[in-house]
Order: sequence, then C-alpha cells, then structure tokens
Amino acid sequence: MLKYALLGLLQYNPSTGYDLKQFMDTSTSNFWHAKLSQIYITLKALEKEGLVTSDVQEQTSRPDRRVYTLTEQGTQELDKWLRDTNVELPQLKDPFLLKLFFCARLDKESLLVQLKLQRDLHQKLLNEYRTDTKATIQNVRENVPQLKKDALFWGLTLRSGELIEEATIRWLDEAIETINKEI
Amino acid sequence: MLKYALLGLLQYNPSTGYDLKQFMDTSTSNFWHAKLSQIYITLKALEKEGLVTSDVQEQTSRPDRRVYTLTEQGTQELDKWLRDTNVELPQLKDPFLLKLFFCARLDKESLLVQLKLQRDLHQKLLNEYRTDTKATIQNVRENVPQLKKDALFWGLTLRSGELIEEATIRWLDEAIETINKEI
DNA sequence: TGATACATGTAAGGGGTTACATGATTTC
DNA sequence: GAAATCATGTAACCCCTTACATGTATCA
Repeated sequence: MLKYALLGLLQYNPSTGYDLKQFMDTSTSNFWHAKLSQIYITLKALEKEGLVTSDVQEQTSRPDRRVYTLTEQGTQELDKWLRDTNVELPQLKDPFLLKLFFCARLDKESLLVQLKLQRDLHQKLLNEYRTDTKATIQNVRENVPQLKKDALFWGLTLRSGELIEEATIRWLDEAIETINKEI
Repeated sequence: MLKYALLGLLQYNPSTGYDLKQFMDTSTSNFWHAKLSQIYITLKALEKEGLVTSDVQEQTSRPDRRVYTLTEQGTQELDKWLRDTNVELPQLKDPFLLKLFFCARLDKESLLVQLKLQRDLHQKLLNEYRTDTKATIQNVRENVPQLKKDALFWGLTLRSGELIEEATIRWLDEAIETINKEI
C-alpha cells in the first residue's frame, strides 16, 4: 500500500525519499504513514519494477540527492489501483480500544486519567485539522490552479478526520460520564 | 499488542488458539484482529515467557486441544499493561482514504460507485453493531453476574464503533454530495 | 457430494520498526 | 556547545499474511 502512496505523491513532483517523508507527514499522516527506512526500501523496489526512475543530483556539503520520477508505467499502475474498487472495510487496529475492552481490571482513577488524556490528544489533533491543515489546503486551492481539483480531494480526507475526531471526543465525554456514574 | 489481547481474553477462560480466534472475531474484531497462524505462534511465545501454561486434552476424532491458561505472572503483565498510559494517538492506516486522497485522477462515475459502496459497507456494519453485538453484550450483562463490570467496558468499545460508523456514514453522504456538485 | 466446523501447526515471504552509520550546516 | 535539518542507506528483528499439510464429523 505504501507503494501507491509513493506513486501518488510522485505524480505531483519528482522527489527524494526524504521529500516524500516530509510530504506524507504533513498531508497523509492522518490515514497513512511510513518510516524513512521503509520509504527508501520501497522506492528501490518501485524502480526495479520500472514504475519510477531515479537520478542522482550531486551536492557538496550534503549527501547527494536521489530524485525519483514517476514513469508512464508507474502512472498506469497508479490509475489501475485508483479504479480498483475497495470491496472491504479497513481493518483498523486501535491499541486504546483494545486496552479499554479489558479495563474492568483497572481502578477508576487510572481509568479516568487515561480517558481524559485521550480526550486532550484528540482535541489537539482536531484543532490542528481546523487550523493548519485546513489553511494549507485552502492555500493550494487558491494559489495553485493545476492542483485545484486535487485540493478538493485532500479536503475530503481532512473532513473525514474532522468528523471522526468530533465523534471520538463526544464518545470519550460520554465514556467519562458513564464511568463516573456506574463505577 | 496481540500478546495483550490474548492475555486479556485468557483471564476469562482457559482456551485453545482456536477458541481465542473465535472469541476475537465476535468481540474485538472491530479494533483488533489476528490470523490463526499468528495466534498459535504468539501463544507459544507467551508460554516461553511464562505468562501462560498449556496442557493437551486428548481427543479421538479431532486433533488434540492445547488449552492455554493464564499464569500469575501473566496476570501481572496484563495489569501492568492496563495501568501503562497511552500517551499517543493510534496511528491508523486506512487504504480507502489514501486512495481518495489521489482521486482527482479518477472519473466521476467510478468515484461515486466507490463512495456508495463504502457507504453500504459501513451501514451494514453499523446495523450489526446495533443488533447482534449489542444483544450479545446485553445478554452477558444480564445473565453472567461475574462479568457484569466487563460487559460495561465491552459496551463502551461498541459505542465507540457506533459513533464512528455514524460519523463515517455522514461523511460519505457529504462527500457524495460534494462530488455531485463540484465535479 | 461438497462445504463447514473442529483443531493444530510450519514455511515462505512481505512489510514495518528500531538501531546503527555518516557528516556538514544551520539555528538556538 | 547542543540540537535540529538535510540526506541516504543497511541490518536485525518482529509481526503479519498466505499458502501448505492433515484429517474426522457433521450438515445441507
């Protein structure tokens, strides 16, 4: 799947692994993330498959940059993936919910501390979505005409994050209330 | 993390790997899942760590059952994990959102088909939560007094699923409308 | 007659994390 | 003087998925 994230990002600009990591961290991190080491490995594999090419830009005081470019074949692979319908739901893994499932063993105070901390973290993320992320996308929409349509879709994924964070915060408030009443 | 899922489930009953798989599929699958092969491997590792013990129950017309039991040390490990506060948000990976991020490349019709299919899948899951899953938990709450407190927490994780599915469906409706209007 | 449930496991390979290695430049 | 930024990569390890291997009993 990282494969497609990289192909997708490379359609905008030829980039180094380092660039792609930065871009992911500020755009897809909400629903997709990767470590630099894995990005380098995957880029190498994509080149072997002929989906990207790379050339080295020499630098003096920095390590040389290996810049990857999407090939025609890579573009086709990306399009094929986009058309291929997801017929299943994402199988998410959420360590916090797993823990909560077994929390009958835990004392009330620790429990409330953990729920409130999660609430804070989600609230912070939601605020970030509503300010920074929103502004970044708005900026592209207004100032980079050739990415206007892309920005619409980025906005949809952002809106998903916003609605899910709102729901999560409401749930945590409800859970805190339940615990306070019933334990 | 699967480690803790298994320790947590074993607190209720000594079980085989097969049993644990069944149990996970009907209780935690919403936020944690695993393949049988991985469960067998992890149980073996837990036994090596001294967190569970196993004994074999011979059967005639079926393969023998290897029944795992939580040890005192295992119980302590589980409690330690429960008390250990999650100071970060879950790093979720959602292939559908990743794809949507790049969907400016896709034609409107395919796009709408994919969004509507996702909507159906999420609606089905939500219905399941509201009927089957809810009933199962309610049943334990009313008929198994020693698990009444546990059932409260199971209910909280179910409620999280319900709220998130509702939010997701609302988001998909909104997205479909946006696409219809703006593309 | 074929699928499903029961029941356990191994092997190969993919994907991901953490740690290690290097090293100049810029910023605090 | 220390930390962050830029920049690439390897190695070890862990977790997970898919496929393979085995075999009876029951249900449709």
